[in-house]
Amino acid sequence: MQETLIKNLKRVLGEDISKEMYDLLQKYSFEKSFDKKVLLSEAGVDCKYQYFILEGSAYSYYVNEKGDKSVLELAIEEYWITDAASYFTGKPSVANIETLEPTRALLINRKDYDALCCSHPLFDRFFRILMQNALASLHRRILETISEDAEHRYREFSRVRPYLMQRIPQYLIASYLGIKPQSLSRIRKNLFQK
Amino acid sequence: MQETLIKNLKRVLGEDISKEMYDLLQKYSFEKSFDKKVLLSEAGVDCKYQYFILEGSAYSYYVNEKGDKSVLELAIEEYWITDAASYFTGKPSVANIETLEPTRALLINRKDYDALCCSHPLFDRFFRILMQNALASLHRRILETISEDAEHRYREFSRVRPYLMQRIPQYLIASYLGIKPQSLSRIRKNLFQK
DNA sequence: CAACTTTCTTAACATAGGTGAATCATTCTT
DNA sequence: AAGAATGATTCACCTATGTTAAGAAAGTTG
Repeated sequence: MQETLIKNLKRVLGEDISKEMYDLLQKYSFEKSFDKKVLLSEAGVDCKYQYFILEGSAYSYYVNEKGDKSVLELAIEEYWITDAASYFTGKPSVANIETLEPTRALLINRKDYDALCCSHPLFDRFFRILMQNALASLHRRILETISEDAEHRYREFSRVRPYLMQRIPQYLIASYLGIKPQSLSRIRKNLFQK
Repeated sequence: MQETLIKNLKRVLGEDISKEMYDLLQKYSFEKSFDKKVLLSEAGVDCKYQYFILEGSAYSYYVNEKGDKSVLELAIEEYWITDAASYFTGKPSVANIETLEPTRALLINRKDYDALCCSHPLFDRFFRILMQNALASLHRRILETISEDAEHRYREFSRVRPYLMQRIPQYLIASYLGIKPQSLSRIRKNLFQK
């Protein structure tokens, strides 16, 4: 099965995992491959899966009433991506999720996720810790968004996520940072001239 | 012990909780009261506790290099508040947490939190679900922050959290929304004139 | 109640970033 | 290789929000 996820599990839990857990994971998840630019989940419908990316990349975005697209999450290998508000609560999703590159991912649907967590207490713990980490990084993102200007946000992003810079088109990074692509272009120009 | 938290636990887990869990909670948490404007946790130091507010209110904020304060979280009764990045990982915190009113809270330190989660699997689940919910609401906040203008954000805030409007000073709400207090004042004026 | 502190409002002015339109560069497709 | 998408840049202009400064209102404390 998936080395990558198992490695992840071990690291997060800080202990080796049993054959039993391995099998349970096997039982409640499955692998699937997608072309690039494939819609994994659509706003309005409920988000059926959470995706653990094994290879490739995907992003989630929201379109508001004015028609502006905003990127919520950018995910590459070893990231989870889903519409949390929909997947965890069962409500219709507000975000779209789309692959950026040909992508291979591990999928877990909500029922199986619940079953998985009920099948062995360490899964509850694993996902709890995962959520805690996600929470902490969202806190940082919010603070940066509300307290720093666009240039600072961009510099920080390229410092902390250089590997994303290579693979994600600039206009999506701009959107993720709450900036228009033209403005990011201007900011980059200033940056280079300094 | 604390009715409020127990009620909360039951609702989140969707089942009754055992005497055993009740006792464990008792064992690993304690209640404490604070005056208003008391610093519960300070940037730079690591954040020792997570606080479940029983009565009163508190907020966390971050001060950047330029000296601007930005509000990260606003918490009243039945909210948890902590510096997640510090509390969950042990790193020094970046945020301050301060009471707004005289406040009574339930405190759990990190070691006890880990022990609590290890003592009964349903605590892992409880906190997992709590984190999932927090995650979903942070997603919405980020989307609103990057895709809507200040007026929209303020209208949405007053629609979704009318009870906070009553109790939290306007300049803190402004900061939470990523707006300067003067701008919020102007926005409110426009809103009333319409 | 008077003195003080904290919060809110107003207004004139400044600016970061948005808008719209055009152009250029790059990479898919056939 | 030609044409079509797609992504990035540039520029002139505009607007929402920030800034600075002052005063008014509300809340707190002796």
